[in-house]
Amino acid sequence: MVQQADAVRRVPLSRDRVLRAAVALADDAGIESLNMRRLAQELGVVPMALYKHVANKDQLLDGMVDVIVGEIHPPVHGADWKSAVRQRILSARRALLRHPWASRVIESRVTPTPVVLEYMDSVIGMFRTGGFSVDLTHHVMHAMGSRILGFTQELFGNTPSVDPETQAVMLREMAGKYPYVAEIAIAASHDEESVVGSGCDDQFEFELALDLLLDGFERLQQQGWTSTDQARRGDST
Amino acid sequence: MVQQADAVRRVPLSRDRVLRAAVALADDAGIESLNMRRLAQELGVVPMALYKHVANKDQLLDGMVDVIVGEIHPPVHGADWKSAVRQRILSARRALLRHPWASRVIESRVTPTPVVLEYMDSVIGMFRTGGFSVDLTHHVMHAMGSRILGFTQELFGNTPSVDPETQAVMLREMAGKYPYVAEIAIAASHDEESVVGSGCDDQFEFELALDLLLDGFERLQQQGWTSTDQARRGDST
DNA sequence: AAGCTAGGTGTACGCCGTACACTTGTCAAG
DNA sequence: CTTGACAAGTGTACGGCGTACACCTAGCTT
Repeated sequence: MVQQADAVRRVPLSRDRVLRAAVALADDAGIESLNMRRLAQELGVVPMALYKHVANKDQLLDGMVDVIVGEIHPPVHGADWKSAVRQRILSARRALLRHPWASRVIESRVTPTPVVLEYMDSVIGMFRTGGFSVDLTHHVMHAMGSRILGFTQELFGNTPSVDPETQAVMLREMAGKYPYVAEIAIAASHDEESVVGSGCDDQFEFELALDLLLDGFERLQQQGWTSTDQARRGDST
Repeated sequence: MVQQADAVRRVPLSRDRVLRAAVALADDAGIESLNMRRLAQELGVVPMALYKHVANKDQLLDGMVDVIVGEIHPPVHGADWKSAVRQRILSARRALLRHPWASRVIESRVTPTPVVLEYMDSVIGMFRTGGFSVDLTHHVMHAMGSRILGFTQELFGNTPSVDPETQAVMLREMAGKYPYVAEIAIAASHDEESVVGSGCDDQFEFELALDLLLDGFERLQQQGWTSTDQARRGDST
């Protein structure tokens, strides 16, 4: 009887259930209240039970990020690159707004998960199929940076102490799953030898984005832009 | 004798010495190794001694940010707004590059310190004296966001549960020290009532910055831009 | 000489992530 | 029907963290 009651009440744990509970807890109580003990309690389970489904707290956070990235709408078809990118990014933003803790967590992750990589690949693909060169797309992605995408920030940045051979193997492997990401990674590493390792000249990227914005500001100022010029798109799909 | 030796070896602690030691420790051992015990040990002192000079760890981090912001070069005079802003921001970036932990810490702070506010005010002032309207400057600052300045992100964003009266008093007080910041804050709060509280339409700001960048990318793509087009400014003042 | 005070000390508490050894529930093979 | 292997959940415990709080002490003021 007791066993039956237990059997009824106890939905078995699973990685998925743990992640969803963690997201819900972070949404409700704030990310600072998310700890293994509290999460376990929320699931009616002892803290250490969680470790049968996630390796540690970092992997838990990675999984939570994947849940949020999974909420981003898939790309729309049949639109020009610009509005397709725009819609996708605004969808990503909506996902982040729904979970205010998410951007901070995303920024704190050290390596992108496959889910994140797939999202990246798809956004890069929009530029590529929209007629952008690999080179330009590469720098565009840097210019977007974490601000617009919600994350990314140094994707190929620092993978130090990996011999070129293994790196090449990993790259080839990646090319199957994330062709657009790989394309850019290859271009970047072939790019120039002045930069050590996985060559992205971070300073160059920074200045490019800065100058793009400054030029844009100048244009706005010269044409007497005011914020009431344009109807503020309220819902903006 | 012992007392003398002690007196000789023991440079008395001070808030400043604590902050410098903390910055040095974060530089050397990484921000994740910075904790009160370790920092105290580095200063040859017992952990609790630190609390006579900083209220808690959060204030310690605030102080460390102030040290870093203090490293940013003062504004140059006699240059057009664009290159003045550019130089200032690149100087801020250099400071952040010198202390890789700093951007993460800055982003984690909840309220800007006076030192940070002063930096903000001075950058805003560059746009204003460069002929930018309050309105445009406001949105420009949002567009820059944390990516370019290294921080800022929601300066007037969320000060909930403060009655308008106190808010007005605080604003007037601020206007003395940070006139440009106040100017924008006032404009923003008068702006529209559709937005509750301290009205910055975050969605509008986000889309403005996004569209500025997308338009810039489009222009680059149409004119066949490649990254080798321009000499990469290596040292860049 | 008396006593106040700023600065440094020592102990202790509660919260955190998680290692490790254990029990238990489930199901396949004998 | 028994057995035993394996996956899932438990319990205890440890070390690291921030910091409250009571204490000591050197040096200055009166």
